[in-house]
Amino acid sequence: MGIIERKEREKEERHNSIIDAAEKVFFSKGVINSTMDEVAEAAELSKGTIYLYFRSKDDLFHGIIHRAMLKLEGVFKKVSLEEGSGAERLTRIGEAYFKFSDEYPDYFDAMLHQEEKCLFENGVDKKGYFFKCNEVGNSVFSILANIIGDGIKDGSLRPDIDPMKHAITLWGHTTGIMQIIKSKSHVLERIAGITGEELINYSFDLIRRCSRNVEK
Amino acid sequence: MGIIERKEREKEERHNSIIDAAEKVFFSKGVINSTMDEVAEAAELSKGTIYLYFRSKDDLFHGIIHRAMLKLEGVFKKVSLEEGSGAERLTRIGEAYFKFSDEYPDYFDAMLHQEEKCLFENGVDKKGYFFKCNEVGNSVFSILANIIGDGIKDGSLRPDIDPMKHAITLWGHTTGIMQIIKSKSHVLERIAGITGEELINYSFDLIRRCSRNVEK
DNA sequence: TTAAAAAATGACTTTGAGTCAGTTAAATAT
DNA sequence: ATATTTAACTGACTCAAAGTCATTTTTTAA
Repeated sequence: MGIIERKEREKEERHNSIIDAAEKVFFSKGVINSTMDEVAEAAELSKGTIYLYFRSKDDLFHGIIHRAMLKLEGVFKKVSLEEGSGAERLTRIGEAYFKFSDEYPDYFDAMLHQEEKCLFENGVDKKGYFFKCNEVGNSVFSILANIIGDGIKDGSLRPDIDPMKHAITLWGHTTGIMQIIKSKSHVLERIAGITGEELINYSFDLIRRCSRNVEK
Repeated sequence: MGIIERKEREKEERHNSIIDAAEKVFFSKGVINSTMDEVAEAAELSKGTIYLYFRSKDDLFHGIIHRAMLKLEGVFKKVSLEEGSGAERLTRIGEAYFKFSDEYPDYFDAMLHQEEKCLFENGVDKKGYFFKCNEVGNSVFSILANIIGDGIKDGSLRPDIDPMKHAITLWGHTTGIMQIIKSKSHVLERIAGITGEELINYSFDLIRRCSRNVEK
């Protein structure tokens, strides 16, 4: 009997439809300004039911972050399988990341939030979607590290690079500059006359410069 | 009559003593898990009085962030006046930033929070301490940009660098990697066997590599 | 057709940010 | 010195929203 399987599937679908609803609400008014009642209404369910599927508002938000990370992971996987040297693919990954931040700004914002998690909240729930997000995060690091490893082998990247350290560091650098652009680009544009796009390009150029192999 | 001046001074002192109390409470239990009543009790004042001095819990927290930024600004100013080439001082600024994150982890965490502000909260109050924080932030950027400018002049940094862009980018990169270390170092250490210190050194090395002038 | 299990509900509890009418203390005027 | 005005402070109160749970509805198994 496929009843159990069907139930499993329906449960999954319910999870997804609740996350759909949460995206609509959270992205339109901001997480802080949204209530679980509003999510429930958007999902055409009662609040109690939402709490049957998600342990907290934060868990629900991490459901969104998890989606975002899966999407990004997919993009990265795709690029990692393309043609080209390690260095080339690394650059393309960076561009894809920026494109992602441009095409899915809400997902990108949500992911930035994840980066900063667990600093201020004692006792963030280690189960649920928070944990799942970490798993995807590690997978993303691995994809990057593999490309970097390829680049070292094919000679397009410096041979003395540590792939995993490099992956983590580049991720940190890139996310850091994007975060500044997100939160301060209007100020920077006004005060220093520098646009977000210029900064990203500048940053990517620096990263390329410190990664490439300068053959003698 | 110095009454007005004295009152002004007392107001300032009250602000500070409330921030003192807030630091104790917020840093011990986390901002989210702390209540304004607890801050009031620690400050030996009523809650109503706290709200005479700060417009919201968030504003109070930004009072702490503001302190943190002033402290860091002081460190940076000091280093910027030291002996040495631009490149040398830039490295020392990075080291000082890392030292700061190590010596004042709570202040550092608070500042990271500031970086991420205004992404999720529609209608963050542009007045109050939030605004003051931005001012100090701009000042920090200027200090960096000046050192970089010096480095270009003295030939220790590449001549084709744009000081302000470089300052913002380095700040982003450094903050980004530190953020990862903060939030994920235990995971990374377990999974990949990489310590926070190693990552920071790796990151600084990359930054030096892409900034220095390679004279022919 | 009935009993048992699963899913869903929404009124209720609880917590904590922010307010405000009233009180106390300090400065100024008489 | 005393009265009056102004400033500083108080804490009981309001209100919004997260999270709960006894009850109801729906689905599955007997």
